[in-house]
Amino acid sequence: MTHAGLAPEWIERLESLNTLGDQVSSLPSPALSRPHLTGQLHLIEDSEAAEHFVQACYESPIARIGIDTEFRYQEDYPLYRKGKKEVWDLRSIYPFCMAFAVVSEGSLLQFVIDLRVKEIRSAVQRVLDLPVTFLVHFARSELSVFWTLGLREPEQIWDTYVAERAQSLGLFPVRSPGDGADEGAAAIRSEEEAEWRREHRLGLDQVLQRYGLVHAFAGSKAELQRSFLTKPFDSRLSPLEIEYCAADARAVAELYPFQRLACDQAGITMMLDRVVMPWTVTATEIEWTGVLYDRERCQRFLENAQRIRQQIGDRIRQFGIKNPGSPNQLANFLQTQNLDRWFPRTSTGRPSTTDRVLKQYQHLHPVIPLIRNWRKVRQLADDPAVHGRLDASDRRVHPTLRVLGADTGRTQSQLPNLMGLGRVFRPLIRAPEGLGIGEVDLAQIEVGIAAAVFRDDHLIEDFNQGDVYVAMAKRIFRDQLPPADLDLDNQTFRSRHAKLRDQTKPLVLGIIYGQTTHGIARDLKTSLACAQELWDSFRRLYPVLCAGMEQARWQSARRGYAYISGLRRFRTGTRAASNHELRALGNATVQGTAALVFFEAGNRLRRLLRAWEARIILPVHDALIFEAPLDRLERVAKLVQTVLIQTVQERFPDLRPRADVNISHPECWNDDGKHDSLERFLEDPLHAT
DNA sequence: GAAGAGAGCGCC
DNA sequence: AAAGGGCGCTCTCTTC
Repeated sequence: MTHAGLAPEWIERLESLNTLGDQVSSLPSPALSRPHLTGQLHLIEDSEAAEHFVQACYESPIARIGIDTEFRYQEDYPLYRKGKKEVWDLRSIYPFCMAFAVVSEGSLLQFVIDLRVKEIRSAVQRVLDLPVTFLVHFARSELSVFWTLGLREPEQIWDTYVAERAQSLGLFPVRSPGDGADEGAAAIRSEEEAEWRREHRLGLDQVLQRYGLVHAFAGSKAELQRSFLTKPFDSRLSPLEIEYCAADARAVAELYPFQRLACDQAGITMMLDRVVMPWTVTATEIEWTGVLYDRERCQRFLENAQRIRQQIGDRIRQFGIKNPGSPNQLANFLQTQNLDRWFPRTSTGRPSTTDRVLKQYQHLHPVIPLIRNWRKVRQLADDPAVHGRLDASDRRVHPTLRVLGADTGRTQSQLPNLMGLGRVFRPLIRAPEGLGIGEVDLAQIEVGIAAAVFRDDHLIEDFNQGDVYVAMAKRIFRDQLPPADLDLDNQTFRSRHAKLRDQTKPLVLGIIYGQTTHGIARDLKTSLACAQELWDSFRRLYPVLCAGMEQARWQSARRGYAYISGLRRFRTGTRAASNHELRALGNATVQGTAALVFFEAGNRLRRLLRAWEARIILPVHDALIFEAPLDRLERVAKLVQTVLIQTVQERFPDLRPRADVNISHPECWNDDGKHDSLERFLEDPLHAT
């Protein structure tokens, strides 16, 4: 070898140069005639045609490019199906074709590329590398196809699905509070309607219809899409299939200017461009990465949980309760034993048996603690992810991250809902060989955001102390504390006055979310008078915040939407807002703004982590979980911490946020270093949680 | 037998 | 009359 003595990466580089040589030519080829290209659909199946495609794209002035892909999965069936919910193997995508609708000076160039022809993929890459806006409807499909083929995604992507969702935040609530009494049948009907519209209104055909545009395959869209799922791998693309693919690409390209105008009118374009669209790519990359479940641990857990459940269940049945999971049977039991006198009632009138209630009254009867235990153990019994049914072909689990899933703008996780995985169960997720899992979370960020958004200097000051609840407790309980203790550092104060500090937390969160004194009294287990006193002192200490939030709720109600930085959460009508709605509007500003800052940090880290061969595996509202090579874990954690803090400070320069790093047991995901929480849970389910 | 409502519990 | 916001998911129970 002539490369002797060279570093391996140089040898690799030289060799790749050699193979590139014949592709690189600096001589201009004859210019293409654009009029000749427009008005017809070009199917690209060989290298020569691909070169024409590239040339046309590079020599035309481009306004934007709409794209769409058609693909199927290696298997004919999903990994998992339950009711309407399906999970397909994200890592077994088999792409058929990709359509490009290139808008150039009012004319349209249309190409459909057969992606099964390997030699023309580099041509696709060159077009994707163009610094123009690419339009897609529901970017997950296109991004997954790019990454399956080893292609880089375009730099500028606008997802028409996400843009449409951004315009409807708040309009189709997932849960509406049970105040149906004053609305009657109309409310029920509109609720059903809302449900249906929430499900379907974001489909491309529905969206186009709302903008007065027509989709060429309006009626048969779903059917055609479905047909690709079982299309034989090597079969030719039919003219209909080619037309259909091109029609979707054309549709998003046509939709874009109208949709963008609508976003402008809603005042959300800037935030979409700057944060939400990049976050869509980031979230999709996180999905693509997925997480690794520890199969042995899952197995051990399921076996033990099953056994423990059986044992507790048997003891419960001795008291005459046949099904320990039945709230009805438990309520009946309590009623026949005359134990339910003090119990709060559910909306159906029977005694409520939530864990909080059961905990309060567990001394009344020995069956109550047993029930509590049984419920705890039941938790993950039928989780498809724990059973291994969601493992994709890369042996990892890829949750669905729904960007703007919540009406506040938050991202939601589905199948599995990894963000909602119980803290004690987190060690079910492990790091692959050679890598470690780390977590960095922004401490108490919503309090800081509330302080900054409403510009309450006192709260900002307290937040900047490092532990806002300690700083607050020192103020609220000033009269009860020895003067010297007011100077204690956070850690010491926290351990010495744990009770005061822990009282402050639900108090401030409650107040920010609009809790009443009744609720505070219930949560803190104090008298109403005492809660009122706490509430008053909070109001005296942070008058700017309290007044600001109060005003913002009313202004939002009158205006028709709450601001979420540059996004908006809309109201459904103009009638007087209920208390619940007022609270939701106020909350959206804080929760959503925190989410957007967090997205920005995630976007930066997506790129920054690449150099460290690290990657985000999960966002949890204010925490990022990542995998990194073990020998770099500490430095990567530091980077994540720095970026999270910096991003918050760029948006809110007055804040000095804190970000906590957890890398003490990188072999698995865990809550604050508790790597053996699962084993402890099995030993004593009630006390481990 | 499927589908939906309600309750309950998990997360932030 | 209840009494803090945002969610996903599973189970029970009821209904068609």
